Amino acid sequence: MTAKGRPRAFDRDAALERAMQVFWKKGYESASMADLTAAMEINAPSLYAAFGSKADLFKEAVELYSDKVGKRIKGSLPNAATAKEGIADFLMQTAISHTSPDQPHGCMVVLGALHGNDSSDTPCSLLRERRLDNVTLLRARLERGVREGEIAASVDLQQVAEFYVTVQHGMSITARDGATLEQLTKTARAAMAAWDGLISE
Amino acid sequence: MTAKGRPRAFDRDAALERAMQVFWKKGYESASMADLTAAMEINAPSLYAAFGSKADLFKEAVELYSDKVGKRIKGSLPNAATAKEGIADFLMQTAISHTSPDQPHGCMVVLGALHGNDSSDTPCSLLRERRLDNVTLLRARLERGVREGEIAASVDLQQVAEFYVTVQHGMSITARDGATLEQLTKTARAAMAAWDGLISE
DNA sequence: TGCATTATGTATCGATCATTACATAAAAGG
DNA sequence: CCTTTTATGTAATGATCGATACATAATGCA
Repeated sequence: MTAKGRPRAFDRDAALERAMQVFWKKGYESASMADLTAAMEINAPSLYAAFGSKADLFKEAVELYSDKVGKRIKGSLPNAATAKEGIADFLMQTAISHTSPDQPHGCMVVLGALHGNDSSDTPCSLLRERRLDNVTLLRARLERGVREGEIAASVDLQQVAEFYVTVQHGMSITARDGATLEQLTKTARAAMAAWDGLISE
Repeated sequence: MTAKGRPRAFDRDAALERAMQVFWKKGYESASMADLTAAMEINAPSLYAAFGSKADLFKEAVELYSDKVGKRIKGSLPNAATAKEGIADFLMQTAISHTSPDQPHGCMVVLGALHGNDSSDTPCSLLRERRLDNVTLLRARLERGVREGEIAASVDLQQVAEFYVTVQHGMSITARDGATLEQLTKTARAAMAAWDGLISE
């Protein structure tokens, strides 16, 4: 079944990619409709017809970001042989992504919308939930480490997960402030220096 | 010499304090003039006459924040007997401040203006410089630790300073996401677990 | 060839943004 | 008293915000 009416004259995926870049660089609130339509090379009515609203577009942009950028970072966790190696690579991939020269520095999920109101279904709460999901993701990898004998059952896994996610959050700010890959790599390694102390409790 | 014209009908310091609270909670861009004048209980012309502009008011609010909130945190560094204790208290005071129930969670300098343009003399660059100053501050305390024999001269002090500042940055995000004092305290202790590994290089 | 449907471009909507004109009010100095 | 100076409240400025009305263009289907 083909479309009934006049066909869309632009590539929806490419336009969404452009929009993600704008939101990533400027954040939800600072990214104006004028910024978005200019980058997407479409007019406002086309944007609304294809994506619904600015907030809806942002939601799709965040999903694209998770699929495209976040997946490489989060993939470190299940792929590594140990939880320690997984988290080390998790931070290392974060350092690489956050200083990539062809991308805005820092994480879109961390920096994208910090000051929206606290109601649900806002860009702010959407990102907050994504960040909290990351804690759960790290914790799950740590739990696997416990099951596989790498980590003692007495260790406070929530604390460890929150620590490393907090480091990752901080890397977004530091990256925006101009840190290089070398600097963030050292920070990632510094965080891993705490590992032995954290799992020997 | 007293004032010549009609005296100001409001307390400038109290109004600035209110403005700081608004900027702290909402950030520079999300804090509208309507928000500010409502909280300060003055009209826009009074605000402009007393503070110049929204950006100037923000600058003064940041200075007030540094003097009032930041001073307690940064004071940890020179007061402690060792660099290790100083940084540990630095993170601990950060955890306390960032979860204080009568304050917005997280740091105004970290969260206050992330997405302004990169030109100079903007709220965004103003805060970035403040954050970079914090790295210098930690590094200076570490250098003192070297002079006093606490830390070997071969240690990469810049790396250590950047790591702990990055953790502090992350604590602002985590605090905004709802972390408790207990959680942030654990994160601060976790960061200190890396200390021995960092200064034995 | 019409008809229904969807997309596009232009032009604009009311709301809100930071900022300010303007008339008035309250003080000091003459 | 009068003048000068500064502050205040009201109301408005042009600019920009996100979102749309509307006429037109391009498709599938009858």
